[in-house]
Amino acid sequence: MTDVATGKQRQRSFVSAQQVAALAGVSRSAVSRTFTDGASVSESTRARVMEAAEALGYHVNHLARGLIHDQSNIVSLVVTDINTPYQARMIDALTSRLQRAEKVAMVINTSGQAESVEKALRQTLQYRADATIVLSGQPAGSLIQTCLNNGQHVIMVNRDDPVPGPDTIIVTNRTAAREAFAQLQAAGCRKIAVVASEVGTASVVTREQAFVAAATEAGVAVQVMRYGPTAYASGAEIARRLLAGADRPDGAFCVTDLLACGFMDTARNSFGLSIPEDLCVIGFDDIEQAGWSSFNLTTFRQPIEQIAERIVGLLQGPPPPSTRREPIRFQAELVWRNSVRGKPV
Amino acid sequence: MTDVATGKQRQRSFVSAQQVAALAGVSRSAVSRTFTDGASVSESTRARVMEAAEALGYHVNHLARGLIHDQSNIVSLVVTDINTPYQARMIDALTSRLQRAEKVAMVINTSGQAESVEKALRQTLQYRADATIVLSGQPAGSLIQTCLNNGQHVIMVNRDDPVPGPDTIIVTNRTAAREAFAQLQAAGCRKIAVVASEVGTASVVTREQAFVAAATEAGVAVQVMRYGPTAYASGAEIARRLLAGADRPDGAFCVTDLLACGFMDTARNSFGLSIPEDLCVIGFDDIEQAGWSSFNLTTFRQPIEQIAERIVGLLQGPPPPSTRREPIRFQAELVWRNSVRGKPV
DNA sequence: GGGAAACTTGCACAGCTGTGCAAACCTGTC
DNA sequence: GACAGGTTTGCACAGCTGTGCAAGTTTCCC
Repeated sequence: MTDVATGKQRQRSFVSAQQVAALAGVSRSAVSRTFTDGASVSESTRARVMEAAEALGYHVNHLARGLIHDQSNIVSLVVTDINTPYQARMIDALTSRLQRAEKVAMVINTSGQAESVEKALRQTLQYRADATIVLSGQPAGSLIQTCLNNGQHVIMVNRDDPVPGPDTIIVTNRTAAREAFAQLQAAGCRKIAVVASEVGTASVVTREQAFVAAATEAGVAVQVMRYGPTAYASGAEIARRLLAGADRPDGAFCVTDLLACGFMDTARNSFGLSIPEDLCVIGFDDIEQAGWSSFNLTTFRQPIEQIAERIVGLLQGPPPPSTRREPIRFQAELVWRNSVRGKPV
Repeated sequence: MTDVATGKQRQRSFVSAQQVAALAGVSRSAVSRTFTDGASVSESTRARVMEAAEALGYHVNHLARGLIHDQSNIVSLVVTDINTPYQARMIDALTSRLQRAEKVAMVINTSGQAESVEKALRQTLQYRADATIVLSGQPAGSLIQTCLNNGQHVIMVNRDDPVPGPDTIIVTNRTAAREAFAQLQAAGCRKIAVVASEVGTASVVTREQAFVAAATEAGVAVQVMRYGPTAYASGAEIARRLLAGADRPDGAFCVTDLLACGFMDTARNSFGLSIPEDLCVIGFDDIEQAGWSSFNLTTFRQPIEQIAERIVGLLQGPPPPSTRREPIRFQAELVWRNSVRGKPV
């Protein structure tokens, strides 16, 4: 393969504007202007440049472009448990919208050991990402601060660190959890349990606490059981422990749909219970599986599409000042299916 | 905030090596060498540099670094249907391993309209990604060719375009599908159906065809039904159509676990069938839900972790020559659960 | 035809880094 | 103290782009 412009033997590698310019017989500036919106190029040279670019397979080097503007158009997504239905949907929604906004998503997986999280987050800075979207509970506040200091736009989802600077998006976990209690009580549940995990993710903890608070206010005692990670297997294990006892609960609030799935499956398959007749269950998140006919889980829907829309919207403007801002709230909507007796109140 | 080095008012923005050098009282080269493996710096200046870097919050600019070396350390993942359990697991496995290998993953979501796919793939090139990993059936071969021409390392997973150049990874769909037939036959199924989608993804098509071929060889007629996308709802719809007839099938090979879940749920909940007594089901992929006790689905496990390991391994070396290479094969292992009568043969 | 106005184009610099090269420095030996 | 050999350091250039500025070109109007 020979380089058309220089005549030298060309390694398979990226084409530069220089080479396009040489082939088109114009200056490099003309090439640059052809690919810059709003720059002044005559129609004829633009055409020549485009033809040459096409022929050589030229693509503007965004690394160099990012060097000049203070904008890389890279947005980094800091995520744990990507293989979880909720997170996967979030990533799907975000990446497709980011693309539509001419940005590109860099995924930082914080599932590994904490030390690697720090290294990964550093990558965000090293690639001069314009923004960091934190979907994970992991990275410490101090690391977030570093991002802010470097002028990054930081958006945190479902975390409630009281740091000034980042935009914060939260779903009304508290309200929803209280509503969950009201529904279970209306369904006539006498003995209510809260199914939670041992992982102290902000939203999960909030849901548990708010539910317990609502129960306490109503003068009802509830049994809280936490176990393992926030996953199907944990819900199953909790069911095994909770339902084996003499006075088993007849209502359960699972802080996550995944926990609910494990809980329901075990309740039915290992204990022969019918849902909702013997046991009412409410979950949270409205993951796809909640709608499957074997679960038919009553749950709270997180408006993921709207959240993603809003996040990408926030990214359009210039990064905001580093003052404390009110969190942006989204309502979690009750999705009534068939895992609770009766009708919603 | 005032810049320690220059004394000027500093916009919140990224720190450059120049500023670190000024603060540390050394040349910029010294800073560069401090952050370059194997470069020659005395212990004392390294310490001074590190201190200054720490104070200012310096991070090497990978955009500029990538400009010099022909290496950005960016790997782009081209993916459809991220919110699907199989893809989500793949992304999880890949991103965490890429991070460990000091690379970073850029996710290109090709779920949108085809036109956006092309634009998205162009991003891969514009950011000078070292490699492109294609997990999606979407992008046309010609686009892939462009990546190759630019010297990118392209790795395709579960596609069988006969293009020379890319590394190809395939799971032994054919073998597994034949084994599926053998198992259903051994379980005594008389009337066997294939549950598939209308989306012509390579692996899905291969599984269907190989199964049918095996049946034909054995002189058994099977009924193939394709419907909609490769999702739960499609499996459910196919069950509704297939099981309503007079002579309903008593065995089904679902080309995907998701289809299988929908199929099973509908078979049980809408038609009152018992699995495996009335109906044997085999799936493919071994997604998490296949192991849930309400499904207990016999299926074929794709060795995702090993595949990811291998992919990242391929990325370590220099990009290979653009000759046709033999695809790298992985065995899909039968996972026997309880959706087929009897024992595996 | 002439001149003003608008447009186009090339030059040269900036943005941030890595690195070859030569100069400067240090260490140790005679 | 001189010198050889090794280590460290700074200079200057390269890599690819965007853009202000001035020069060149076209357009248009009188």
